[in-house]
Amino acid sequence: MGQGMSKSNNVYKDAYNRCLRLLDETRSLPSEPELGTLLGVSRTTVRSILARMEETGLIAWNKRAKTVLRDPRPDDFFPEEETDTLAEIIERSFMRRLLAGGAEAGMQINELELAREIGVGTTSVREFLIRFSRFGLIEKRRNSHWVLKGFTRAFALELTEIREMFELRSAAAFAALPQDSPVWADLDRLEDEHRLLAQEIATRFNAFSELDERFHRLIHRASHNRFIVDFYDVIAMIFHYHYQWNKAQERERNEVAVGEHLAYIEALKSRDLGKVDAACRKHLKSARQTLLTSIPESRSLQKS
Amino acid sequence: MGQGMSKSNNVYKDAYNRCLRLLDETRSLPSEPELGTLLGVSRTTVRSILARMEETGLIAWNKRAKTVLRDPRPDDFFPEEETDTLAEIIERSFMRRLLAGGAEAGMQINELELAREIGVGTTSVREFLIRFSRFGLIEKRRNSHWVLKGFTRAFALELTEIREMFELRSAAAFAALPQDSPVWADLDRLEDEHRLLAQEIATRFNAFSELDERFHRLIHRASHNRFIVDFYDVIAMIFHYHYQWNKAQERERNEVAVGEHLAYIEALKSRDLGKVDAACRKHLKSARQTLLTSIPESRSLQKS
DNA sequence: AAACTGTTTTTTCACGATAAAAGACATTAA
DNA sequence: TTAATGTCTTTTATCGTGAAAAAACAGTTT
Repeated sequence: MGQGMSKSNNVYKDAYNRCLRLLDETRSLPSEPELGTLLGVSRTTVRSILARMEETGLIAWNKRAKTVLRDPRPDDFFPEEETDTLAEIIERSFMRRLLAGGAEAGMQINELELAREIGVGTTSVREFLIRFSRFGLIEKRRNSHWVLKGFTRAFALELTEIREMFELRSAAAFAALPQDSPVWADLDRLEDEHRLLAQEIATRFNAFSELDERFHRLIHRASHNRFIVDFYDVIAMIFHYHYQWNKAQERERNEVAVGEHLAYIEALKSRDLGKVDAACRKHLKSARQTLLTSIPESRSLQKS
Repeated sequence: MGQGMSKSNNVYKDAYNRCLRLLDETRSLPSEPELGTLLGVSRTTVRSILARMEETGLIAWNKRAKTVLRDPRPDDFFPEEETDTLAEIIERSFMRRLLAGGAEAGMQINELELAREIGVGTTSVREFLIRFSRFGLIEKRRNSHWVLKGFTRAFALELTEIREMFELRSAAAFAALPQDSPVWADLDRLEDEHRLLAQEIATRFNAFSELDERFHRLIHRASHNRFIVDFYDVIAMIFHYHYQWNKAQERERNEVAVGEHLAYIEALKSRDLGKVDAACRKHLKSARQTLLTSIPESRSLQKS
């Protein structure tokens, strides 16, 4: 299956699914260009979607007249796994291998083997590795193989060192933003979400991960520095897999973190640089601790 | 020319040229594996080199007996331009376009067009752009084109902001290194080179660029942080092209910089953190100024 | 037995080709 | 005359392929 296939139509399938949800909500469909903007795809893809919706009897379609004929059913949707980007598929496979033990630092990475194992072309794997290399976990030997540097204690320390430097600076920049900046409204909204989550922490603690990312990205953006903003991708990636992998005391950890975020938000709103610095430091310290304790000892003994 | 070619043998040609120089110096050749390590290539390539040297009458070769028959002549060497990596070729072409005006921020980059213009495959261009994207000058639109963000004043400011943060920290770490660390010897050697250059600045001012990079990399390495060390690639790239492009008052600028470096080295050797901080700040400030003045006004008006 | 040379296998690098998706142009409806 | 639809062209994403280069294996020489 999937062999010899030049390119999967996951963009279409994903947009189709999202379009179904839209249909379910609004009971109508706008013009083709508008729908394209809404779904973030070209009109070419929009027309493929509409064509299929007509075929499956969801809508009647004649030029600009689009009539909804019936509600979308669960089986109208494409399976979730068919909507993933190749890059996502490769990343998942790669990270699974990397975290599922046996991935010792210094080990060499074989493009061809990876490609065969995942069932994709070598080009895609190469491109993935190049993109991934900026995370500092792998390194290329000139016209030869890639080397795994390992998810070690050293890595975590280096990562958090930069993170702390960047976030302290961003937080200070944030606090210095004028009162009429739209970020204060964003912050208020995030504060509400944090309070809500704090109340329902017992059942919704796993919603924290996503909130965490949005909160920190908002702060980093205040730096107005592309290198700082981009660096959050590294942190986000590591934390994304960290959250999936280290489930020990997740509820407690997240509860503490929500509290720290609220104090941090309070400090930002006070616009008192001393308070901001203290709150930021405190939160980052416990975030680092959490990350460090999740690194198995066997992995932390290796040389960088 | 070069059309339909699967892969150029630039590794072989470059190693061949270097091997000729070696032959010229040492008048003899070691064993195949040793030669491989020396040239940084595999034995397969070494054997191709030896085979050609035999063919062109440079050596007699029978198993481990390699006898030098004559001196290498200029026409034995492969032309310089045939020894470049594809990545280097693409980078040069791309940067020429980028710096040779007409490259307005917001402009879109077309992989196919670039590939055709340079005369290479699209894959190589794609891979180059992915690698290049970490420099913060271009950005990808999801399943669409790349966008040029432009070599603007904002870019220079963001770059130098991070550079200053990283280098101040690295310099402090450097000064705190134990007396028996090998870096102090490296620093002494660099100091000597700086003094030498200071004396001959009138004629050798263009040798500064390379010395500058080695000096700053030494300092950054003291951070023991891969993200800081890797970030120097961004700086090095920008300065590399900056030096090629902005020749105004090059001699004066470099003379000042050499002086600042010497003061900076002095401060490091004093191991007085206050002095280190001051000397580092001073140098970085003038480096930033140099970079900023080299950005044409027309480019600095654009929004980031 | 250690280090070399000879030979074979595997991997990386780069290309052209092709389907998916985007984008441009021409036409038509409001 | 603006904004949509219908059609055609270009570009991106991905693969298989083949040469260059690396790496592994086997046999020799010292």
